[in-house]
Amino acid sequence: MATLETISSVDTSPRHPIRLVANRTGLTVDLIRAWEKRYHVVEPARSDTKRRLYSDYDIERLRLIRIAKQNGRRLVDVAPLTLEALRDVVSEDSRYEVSQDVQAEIYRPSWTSPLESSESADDIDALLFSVQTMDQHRFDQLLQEGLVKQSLPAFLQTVIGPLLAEIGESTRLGKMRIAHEHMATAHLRTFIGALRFRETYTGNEPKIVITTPTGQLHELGALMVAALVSVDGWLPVYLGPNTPADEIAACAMQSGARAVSLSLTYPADDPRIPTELTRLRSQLESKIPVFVGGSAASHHHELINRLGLLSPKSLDDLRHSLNMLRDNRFQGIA
Amino acid sequence: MATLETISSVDTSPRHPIRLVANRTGLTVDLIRAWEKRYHVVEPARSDTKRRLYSDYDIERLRLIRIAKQNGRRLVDVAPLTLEALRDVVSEDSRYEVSQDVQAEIYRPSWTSPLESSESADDIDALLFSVQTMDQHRFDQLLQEGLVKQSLPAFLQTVIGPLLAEIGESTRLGKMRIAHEHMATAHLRTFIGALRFRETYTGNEPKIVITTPTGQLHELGALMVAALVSVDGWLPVYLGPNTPADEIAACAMQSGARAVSLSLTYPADDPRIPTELTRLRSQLESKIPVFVGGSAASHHHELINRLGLLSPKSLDDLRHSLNMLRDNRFQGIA
DNA sequence: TTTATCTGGACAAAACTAGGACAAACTTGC
DNA sequence: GCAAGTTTGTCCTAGTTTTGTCCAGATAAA
Repeated sequence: MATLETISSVDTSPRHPIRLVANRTGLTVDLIRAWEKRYHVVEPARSDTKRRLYSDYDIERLRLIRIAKQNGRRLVDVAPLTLEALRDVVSEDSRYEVSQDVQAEIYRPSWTSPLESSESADDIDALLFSVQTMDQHRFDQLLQEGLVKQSLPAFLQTVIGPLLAEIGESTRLGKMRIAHEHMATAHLRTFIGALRFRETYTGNEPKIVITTPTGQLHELGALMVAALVSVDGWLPVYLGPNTPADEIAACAMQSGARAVSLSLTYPADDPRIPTELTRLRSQLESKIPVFVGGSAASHHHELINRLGLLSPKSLDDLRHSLNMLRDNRFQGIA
Repeated sequence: MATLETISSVDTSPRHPIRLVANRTGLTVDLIRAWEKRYHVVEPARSDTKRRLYSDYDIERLRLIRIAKQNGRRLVDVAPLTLEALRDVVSEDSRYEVSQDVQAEIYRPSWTSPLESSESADDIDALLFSVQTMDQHRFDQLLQEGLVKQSLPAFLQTVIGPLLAEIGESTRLGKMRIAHEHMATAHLRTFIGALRFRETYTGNEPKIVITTPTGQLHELGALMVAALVSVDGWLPVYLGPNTPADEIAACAMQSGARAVSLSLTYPADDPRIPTELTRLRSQLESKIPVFVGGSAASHHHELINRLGLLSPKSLDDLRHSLNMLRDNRFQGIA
């Protein structure tokens, strides 16, 4: 099997510094050292000034160990395993555990009130039913109809947001299949994406860069924001999910954007978030405000304040701030 | 490919003053000199009065070194590298940096001929240019126009496929920014997704489940297939990327699908692929054919044959097989 | 004259290292 | 079901290396 051969022959020459290892594995620098100290998980070579130098082999082991841990394995048990044994363990787990990592999108908007009006609740029930029966056509139809009944912002806030939360919760509890969730997510991606084209384009709109930072793979929150702000006369520069901070900054500069909006959802405690937010703020002109929303934004409350980022309480709050900014009446943070 | 050539064939004639270099690279003047002093990162030519004169080559190297540093590389390690080596390092990092789960979509369709007709090549150039200038509106406009000029299948095969390959390659080589790639991917996701709604729906169409298996996060290939088959009277049950085998099987059963189509692109050698494909085949009724496409399908040639899966050579091949299947003239594998 | 760049060196911030402390989460034994 | 022990992630201190910034005095360009 040619494919497997290429995998197992991993470079063992030491060359990567610890920071890069942290970036690639998603572990923190501290944690990598702690694992080495306690269980000799990896014993990297050293430079002539005692800096650790890791090989590709080491990185791959760490990556697998992290996954094994996420699957519920104990560090003591997996630490001594060879790369091959680790692969076996991980692939066996992933069979049962449904690799909880990147599943479909589970978006719980921080700004959605848990109590929907009963009218919207009916709509949501109907949508959920069409998902469970895999009736795609009905699902799309209900979305279209729902949009006619109320304004786009209201629709996003009272229907789409709660719907996503409900689907996520149902899947987590096993009431709904992952396949259903995937189908719904894919259709919503298409549906919300298409909303942006409804707006007229004059070329004079102020621009706003919208994306999620590195490690955040769920894009529906960001896409909702993109659809929303285009209603108020902004031109979203939408970059999809998982964009490194320097790229966001570079993009904002090149496009001449007036603002940046990020969405944080899952994983809420990704160690890359502080680094990325800090880097973004430092590379961006200070007059460009950065909005941080999504269910995980509250996890980083302190950081957000310290960096002078803005964390709108609701979609309306965000719209209000952007309207002020557009009309040059924006005062920045309080 | 006028736009890209100018960027890729890097000029080595010394002419830029240090200030300009600083502006272009985002480094400070002091830092550029410090790097030269300590690690001979670049050794610019001098004017007759000892002023530093940098070439485009130097600027490009500095830009890449800055990125490499942000990825966690040490200056000592990257300082002596050539431009080409640097590009490799940077692209390798940005590929793995985000742990297993990748940045934007790099899709290289296995079924796209490398030689496009010159007419399509112009279209692709125009599209690439609009990406690099971040002109979203123009990008969307060009996509719409391109679709009018030819049939959807032809458009996907001669324009979208090569465009994606070109964007992926340019980003890998550092000719294009990740932000550009992200923007293009996000817009294409929206554009291709919206294509499916153009078709009429009678409720009698045979269904086909379309997705990517666990670990495959790039969905554009699968989405292209979904758009394509809807032209021929199939109803795609589109599940987005990263669906576990059990879920695919369950979905095929619940929806009563007549076929399943998977797209494999990146990573090509994911160890989960053999497991997932085997499980899928065993859980699915044997009369339901499984098509496996995408650039990474060839990596699993042997496995695909052994399991009795189908690997169409081209998009036309896939369409042909599906037409046969729809009309009950399908013979299975040869 | 004013502004930009040069050299060399000083200094400070950031990142890394080693060792250890601590608390939360999880196990084990009763 | 509770207490004692273990595991594990995070944080702290103090010393070293690496890296970014700043300064002074000199020269060149605008």
